[in-house]
Amino acid sequence: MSTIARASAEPVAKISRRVLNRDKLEADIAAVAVRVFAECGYEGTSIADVAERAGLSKQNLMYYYPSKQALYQRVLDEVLDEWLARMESLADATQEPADMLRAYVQAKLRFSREQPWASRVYAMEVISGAQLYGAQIQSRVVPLLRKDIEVFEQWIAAGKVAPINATHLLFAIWAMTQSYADFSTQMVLVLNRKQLTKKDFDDAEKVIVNMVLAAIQVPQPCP
Amino acid sequence: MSTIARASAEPVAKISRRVLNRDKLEADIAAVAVRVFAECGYEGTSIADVAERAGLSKQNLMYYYPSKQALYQRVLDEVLDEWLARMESLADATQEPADMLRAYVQAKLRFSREQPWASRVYAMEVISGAQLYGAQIQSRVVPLLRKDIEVFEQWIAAGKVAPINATHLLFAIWAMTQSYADFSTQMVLVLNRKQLTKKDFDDAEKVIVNMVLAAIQVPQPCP
DNA sequence: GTCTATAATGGGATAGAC
DNA sequence: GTCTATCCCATTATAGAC
Repeated sequence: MSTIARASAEPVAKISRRVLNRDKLEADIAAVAVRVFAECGYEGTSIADVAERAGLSKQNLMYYYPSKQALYQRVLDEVLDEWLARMESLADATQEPADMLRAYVQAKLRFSREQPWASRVYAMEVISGAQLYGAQIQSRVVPLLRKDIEVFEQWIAAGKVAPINATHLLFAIWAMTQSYADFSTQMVLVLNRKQLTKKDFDDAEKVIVNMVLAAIQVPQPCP
Repeated sequence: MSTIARASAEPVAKISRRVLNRDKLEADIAAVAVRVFAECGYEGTSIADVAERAGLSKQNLMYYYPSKQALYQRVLDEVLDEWLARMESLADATQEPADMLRAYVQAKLRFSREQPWASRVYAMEVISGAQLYGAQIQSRVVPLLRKDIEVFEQWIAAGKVAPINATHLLFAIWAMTQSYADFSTQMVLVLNRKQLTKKDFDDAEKVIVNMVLAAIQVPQPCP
């Protein structure tokens, strides 16, 4: 009887605690995995390697993620969540275009600085054809990008910015900002540093914002 | 005696013909391999897959390339040769900055359009830390990039262009132009096409050149 | 130079004890 | 949930006949 009483005494608390632990452990594993996937690519990553770096056995990792693909999907999901969270900037069209674009560039650069591995995993997936994640990109990324483009085109229609190709301008912004995560290895070699500094990102921000704002200026009428 | 005479009769011609064939075959294999490496990554690429697409057996391929790494190195070498050939643009400082920068952007965009796989293989190598090719990048790419930066800084010193950070401006140009190869998968989804068209690249060129020239404050001709 | 055969390795995944 | 043991398969690479 006492055993039964014990068993039913705090099951909810136990389960929820266990669930919490599991969630935390899964998150920890994913946090390790994103770095390994970024460094080694999908095929180049072995789950044994991820497990070792996360401090558990390969078989134990596979208890939490039944397959390598499942782990990769989880990593990409988290990457995409983080990425999309920072791209909502253009969505509300109350502020001035210049301010919003500046904030947009800043947000994307901050993502490159704070989550370089996330950016790299996403980049490699896209570069190699998004064979595994194309559908998710189609359903979650593309609509947001289209929305940003639409906002920009409304600014053009309202005469707030110069009439340039909004789609390609946004392609340019994404490319410039992402490259500070994806190609930092090369930048570091050119700049002769160990790694990119805060100042490098500040310099980058100035140049990129300068380019974007210069491009959207309504041209002076020709004499 | 006659056998010896036969053996030394036309060895040079035979050898050179054989060498030519071998060179062509090796080049063909490398041309196939660059696409597979771009799609699958280094680890994701099997030499059996490359061999099949090149129309020979796996073992036969390994007669020409003794190891997978050797094939990969060869591919990266060719990629780099092609890439560097198009980046000399800024080297001679005779023309006007605006004209040279326009030509520079055009050349890089053309590379993205004509050799997307080369660009992607290089990108993936850099993104994953250039663990295999870092030394080559250091010795062959970085000096050229530094030279371009130097040319730009001379323009600034001569008052020909606005005083902006030349290094980051060139980072921006490389990022924008390369992205039309590396991230074309995503662009295609946004643009709702099967693949990027010549017009897309023309539009890209206009926007990028516009941004760069606006940033360096070179007055643009009135229409 | 091209083939068959085969080593040798590594990694993903499963089974079952505890 | 964690461990040991194991299976199975793909892949790189080599050996040797022709």
